Amino acid sequence: MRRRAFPRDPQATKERLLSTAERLFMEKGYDLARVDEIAAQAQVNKRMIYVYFTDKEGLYMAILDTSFSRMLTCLEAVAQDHGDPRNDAERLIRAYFQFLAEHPHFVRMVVWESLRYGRQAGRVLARTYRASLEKLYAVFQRGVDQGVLRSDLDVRKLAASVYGLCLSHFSQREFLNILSDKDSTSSEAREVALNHILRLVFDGIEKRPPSPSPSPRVDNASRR
Amino acid sequence: MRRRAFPRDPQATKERLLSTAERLFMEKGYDLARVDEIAAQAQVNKRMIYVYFTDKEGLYMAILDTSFSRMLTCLEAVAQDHGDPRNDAERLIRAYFQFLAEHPHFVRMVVWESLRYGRQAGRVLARTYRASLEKLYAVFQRGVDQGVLRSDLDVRKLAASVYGLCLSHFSQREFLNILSDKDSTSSEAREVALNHILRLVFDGIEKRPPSPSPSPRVDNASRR
Amino acid sequence: MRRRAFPRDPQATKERLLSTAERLFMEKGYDLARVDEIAAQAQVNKRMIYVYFTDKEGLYMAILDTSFSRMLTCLEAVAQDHGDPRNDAERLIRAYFQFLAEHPHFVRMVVWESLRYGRQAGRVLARTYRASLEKLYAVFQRGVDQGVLRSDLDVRKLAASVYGLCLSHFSQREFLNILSDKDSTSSEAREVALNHILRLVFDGIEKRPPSPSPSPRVDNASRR
Amino acid sequence: MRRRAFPRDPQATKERLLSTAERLFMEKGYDLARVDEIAAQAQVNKRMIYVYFTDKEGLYMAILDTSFSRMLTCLEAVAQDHGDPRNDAERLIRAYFQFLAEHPHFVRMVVWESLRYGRQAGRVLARTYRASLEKLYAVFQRGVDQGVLRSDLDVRKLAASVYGLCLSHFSQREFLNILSDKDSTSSEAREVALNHILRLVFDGIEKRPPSPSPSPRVDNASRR
DNA sequence: CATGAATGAGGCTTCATTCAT
DNA sequence: GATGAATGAAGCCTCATTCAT
Repeated sequence: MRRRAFPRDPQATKERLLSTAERLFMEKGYDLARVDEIAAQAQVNKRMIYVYFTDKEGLYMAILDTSFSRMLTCLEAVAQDHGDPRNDAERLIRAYFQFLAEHPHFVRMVVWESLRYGRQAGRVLARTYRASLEKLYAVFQRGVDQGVLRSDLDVRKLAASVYGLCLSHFSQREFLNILSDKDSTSSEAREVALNHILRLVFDGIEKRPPSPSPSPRVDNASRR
Repeated sequence: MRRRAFPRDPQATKERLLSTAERLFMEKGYDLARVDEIAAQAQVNKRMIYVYFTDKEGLYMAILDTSFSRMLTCLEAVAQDHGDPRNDAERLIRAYFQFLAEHPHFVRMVVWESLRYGRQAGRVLARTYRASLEKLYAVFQRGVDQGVLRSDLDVRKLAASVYGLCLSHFSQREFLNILSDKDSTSSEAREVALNHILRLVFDGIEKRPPSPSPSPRVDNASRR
Repeated sequence: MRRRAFPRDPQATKERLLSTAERLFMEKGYDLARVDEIAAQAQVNKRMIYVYFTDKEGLYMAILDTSFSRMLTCLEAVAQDHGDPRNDAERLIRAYFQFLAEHPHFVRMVVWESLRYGRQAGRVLARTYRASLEKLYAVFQRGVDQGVLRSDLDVRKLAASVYGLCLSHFSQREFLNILSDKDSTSSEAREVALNHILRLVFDGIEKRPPSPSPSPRVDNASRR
Repeated sequence: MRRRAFPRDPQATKERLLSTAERLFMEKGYDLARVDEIAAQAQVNKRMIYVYFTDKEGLYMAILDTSFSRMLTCLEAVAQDHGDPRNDAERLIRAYFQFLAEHPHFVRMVVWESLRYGRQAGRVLARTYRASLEKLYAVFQRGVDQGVLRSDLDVRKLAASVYGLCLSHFSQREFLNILSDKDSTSSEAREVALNHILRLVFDGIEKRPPSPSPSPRVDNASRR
């Protein structure tokens, strides 16, 4: 006759389930995460999962939903027009990189979902977040429209490239570590990597004047 | 009393197992691929898997091994010095992109493995292919050494970026399709995407002649 | 904070539970009927079932009780002596057939219970309704006693036969439909069926005048 | 490390499963029969049920199939034309009654299935046994055609009545016992019951010579 | 009187692997 | 070398019932 570990509080129960499930789903993937383990670690009776979320998939979908929501809320907040498209774009990329750095579960979620062909994430995204995404594209588009970015730039392709560059920095980290013998987890290493990416991206996409003269951007090398 | 589907031929049996297993492992992932299904589709008795490969993991490792081997053999072939480092680098990137396009199983394998923290792939890679990878870095390094690529370029970071850009183009395809409503499977679309990537990369990494006019990006110095 | 769907009214609550439970118990059987579903459909809190009926079985027994009661009340009403035993008997059979036609739940209840060896129905029947049943037998017995029905007739066997003939017409309907490709649900079809049964029964049990011509059925006596 | 209880013999394993499953399915019904219990009592590993029969339902269907097959084989054997339609019909009814007496599992199966609206039995019957059934009807039809049975007789309705009379004698036995305080299990009691049924049936369906004397059944005209 | 959160036992099914031939 | 029958652990889900308010 075990005592109840927590007082009756459906909201708290739900949240314990959600956070535990997020951890385990993102760690092991949908199929390998165990309902029993989620319930046990959340210290919630297994049955409640079915009461609150219908089934394993319902719990998973709830997590996908809040995951995307968190990310897009975060990005929308910095996707506004501050007058300087160049800086706006950089701010957006930095924010995305930063978000991934701080939310490794999100990174893994995206990758798991990509392997399942976005079967479940697709439903959530298409249903709810299409509009948000457009706002992100707009940031780059303003740069093109205002002549700051290359006029022949395809902003969707650019978004895809930035998406892939940042994502793979985190998702492929262990792999890249194997290749480079270095650990990229420290925040300094991370800042270096971000600057590498920004340099790569901007020096590629910025519209440059035909440069006959020696560029002063030499000292950009000193940007950390 | 059914007849044997195939005559006794250990080598052929092994290869049927390997190719079937590759397909199923890469499609469903290590854990969701079923030993029964592999044996059935390969038309091989299940027991043979244990005879030839010890267990499920042994079969998987064998596939990882040949997968990496195939890729590196392919890249090493184009990683030679043809005299023009710029072109050599482009050729290498093109070859990698091309390889991924032609080997979707490989793409998925890399992504599956990254989610398992390279636990198994790491062993294979570190053991056998470290040397090969060095040859690939060398291509970029020659560009730097000969003054064709930016002198401040970290070729390992560059390799990581190219790796991520190309890989995510394929691995995140379904996801990106959801976002962009377009299908990027056609070979034309693929060529466009590759050119987008190459332009991004080279216009970022090529050393440009010093520009005489004061760059408008002076205040970029204020970027943090 | 949802409002109560119904005002506090124990009697009404009880009756909603009973009628809902009857429907579900008889449709799905005792074991497959779900306490949750009963409560939900009755719009009653699950807990109330335990308050009013102790447990699932208590609710079930309550329903058995009212089911039998309804039937016997109905039959007793027509089981009286109207002076013509032949017609009294027919009236009783018609009433039984009619009752079954109008109470499909009752039909299923009897069949479910027979499969459980009358474990629960037996208790209810033996306890309360033995007396009522005797009144029904009496109807046939009057026919025998007054020389209208065969003197060698065992009225209990007759009752069993009538019981089985009528019951199986309804309980085996779907099965018989499969066999005969016809639907027997219409009220015309039902009347035809009833007349078929009555003809079968009466032309079998009525005492006939000694037929002057030698009956060919004499040697039926040799039937073992 | 328990030793195998039986030598490797797939056929025997299958049959142990089938006979055990028949017993438990018919005793408890499809839904309440437990796969674990079937496997345990058959001393077969649970997994084999899925190997041989796909799933619980597959096992059940296999049993339905053999059950019907057994019965129809038995009846077809006696459903032949021996020259005397009256005796042929009686022989058929006796055989059916006898079969039910000897196969209580079959009786319960039919009743379980009728409660499930013949959902599964219907599939088996319609698929395989329609033709057999026609042969049984033919027995009665010969009686009608040769003027031995009432010319206005609907042989399908007759079959239904006989089916119900015999079946309910067994299926409702416990119920009828409650009502009559007697046990009808002994073979003598069974013979008496069968004769009761035969008498009921034949004295109702046999075509009788027009009785010249004023029939007391005149007022039967009032039967509608 | 009424609510709804919580429980633990148990049901069907699936899997990688080994045994006996 | 090759076969396919057999195994036991474990996964997801469901149920009647009780607890705390």
